[in-house]
Amino acid sequence: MTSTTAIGLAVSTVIFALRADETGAPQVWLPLVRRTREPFFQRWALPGGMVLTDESLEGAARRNLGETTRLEPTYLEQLYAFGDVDRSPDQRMVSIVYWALVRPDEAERVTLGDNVRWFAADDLPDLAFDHNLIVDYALWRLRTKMEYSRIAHAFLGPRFTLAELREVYEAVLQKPLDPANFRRQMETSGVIEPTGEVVTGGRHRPPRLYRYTGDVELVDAGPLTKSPPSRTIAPARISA
Amino acid sequence: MTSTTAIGLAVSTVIFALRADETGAPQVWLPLVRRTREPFFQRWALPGGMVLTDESLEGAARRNLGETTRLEPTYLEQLYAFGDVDRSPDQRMVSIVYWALVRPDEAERVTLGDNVRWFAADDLPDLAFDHNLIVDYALWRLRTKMEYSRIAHAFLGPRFTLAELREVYEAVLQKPLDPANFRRQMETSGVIEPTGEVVTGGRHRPPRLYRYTGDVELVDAGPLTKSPPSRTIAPARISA
DNA sequence: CTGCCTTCAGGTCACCCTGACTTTAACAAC
DNA sequence: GTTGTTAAAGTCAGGGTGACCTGAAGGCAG
Repeated sequence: MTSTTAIGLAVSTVIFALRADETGAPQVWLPLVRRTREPFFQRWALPGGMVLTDESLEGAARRNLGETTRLEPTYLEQLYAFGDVDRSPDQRMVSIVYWALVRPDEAERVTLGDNVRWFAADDLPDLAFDHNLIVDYALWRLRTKMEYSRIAHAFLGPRFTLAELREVYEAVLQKPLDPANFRRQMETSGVIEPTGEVVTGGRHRPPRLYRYTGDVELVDAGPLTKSPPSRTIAPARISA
Repeated sequence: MTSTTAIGLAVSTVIFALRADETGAPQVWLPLVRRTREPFFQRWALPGGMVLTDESLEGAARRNLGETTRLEPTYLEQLYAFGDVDRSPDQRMVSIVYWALVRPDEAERVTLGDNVRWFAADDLPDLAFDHNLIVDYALWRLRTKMEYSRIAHAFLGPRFTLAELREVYEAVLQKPLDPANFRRQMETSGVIEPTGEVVTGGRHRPPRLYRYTGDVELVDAGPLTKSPPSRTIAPARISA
């Protein structure tokens, strides 16, 4: 007979932000924290921790995220529950993983140091546990959801140009998009509207500023709030 | 200080099957089990149970499913981790929920009795815990995934007619589909191929039998096997 | 001031997919 | 044979997409 009480329960979060690489092009980055104890002592890992009995799973994700990185994400969604028997070398551990997006300005608030660092999402070291697999899955989720939802705006401020919005899509999807077709799709989809303002100063025609229309759900609270009949999906349909 | 060890961990599964209603039309049904202890004593609930330390989460779902209903699903996928503080009246409980599909013939193997019964998915009683919410979310997931993947064949045997396949889509999506357009979509998508056989005996032109092409993943093992670079999606794009 | 560069904004056109519909085929029952 | 039913295949207009083109509006070098 095996015991049923010896399974640890933790939450972890994969947080994505757009940051410029050496060439100045925006890329997907994520913060990792260095482990301070065994197992995987001093290896890089996803921020996370235990769940307290009086906080929700999402609350636990937010608390652990704030305690380790000081980040407050603009978008947060549950990703998957990882619970293979051998994913931790000693105690059996089940991790409920969230993924999150933060704006570039919020991203710079991170408490940098020897124990917290930003990494390019497509060039990670060997992480603790199965965290490489988790990051890959979160990246797949981010890219998939970018194509049919309006999460891109979680990377931007309240006002933005079409070029800035397009750069978000290009950085996440890792492919160039035709500016004219991108404009047409965004305009016909109705998810954005012009503010009337323009940005001057560039050595070209001044672009308009846009904002997102209506009530954009910044935090996907999972099935508890949205699932059953509502559709929740704002179409984007970005392709090549 | 709140303790971190007093959180229970369980798995539950929402299993869907197509069964004929009074009018003979196939509908989505699911089996429920009657609770044998507090809380929610004698209320209907999803089949599930505790996770043993030497079994995976998916293994725990399969084992509990077999022990309570004798069902072995043809498709199984993790749905969501439910862990709100107040979802169980006494002990704090986190449930990792799976959703599954079974063929009609397999569905009839269920050990019926006072404690196990089939229910129409859109006409459920008040269930234990937050299980009504969970079923609604699983239904939303089933219907959403039916439109862009090839899970429909998990409801069918190895050979089937286009009318049978279409009836699966119509039962799940709850709307009639144009037979001619459905045929064209299925043929151009390349996910099915004719076997060369036809079904005689009906008082009309004998329909061809089809099979699914290639390696159809009957069990979605989650991100652990498929996620990072592979795309895994077999398009269907069913609409009105 | 005048070209010349840049990016923004708007438009055109062929192509493919879709939905709605029509036509022919092939059986069973009468 | 005639009728009824569904299978199978074809037709056509409309909408969305990708590729491409043209003009607009600024800064900058000379």
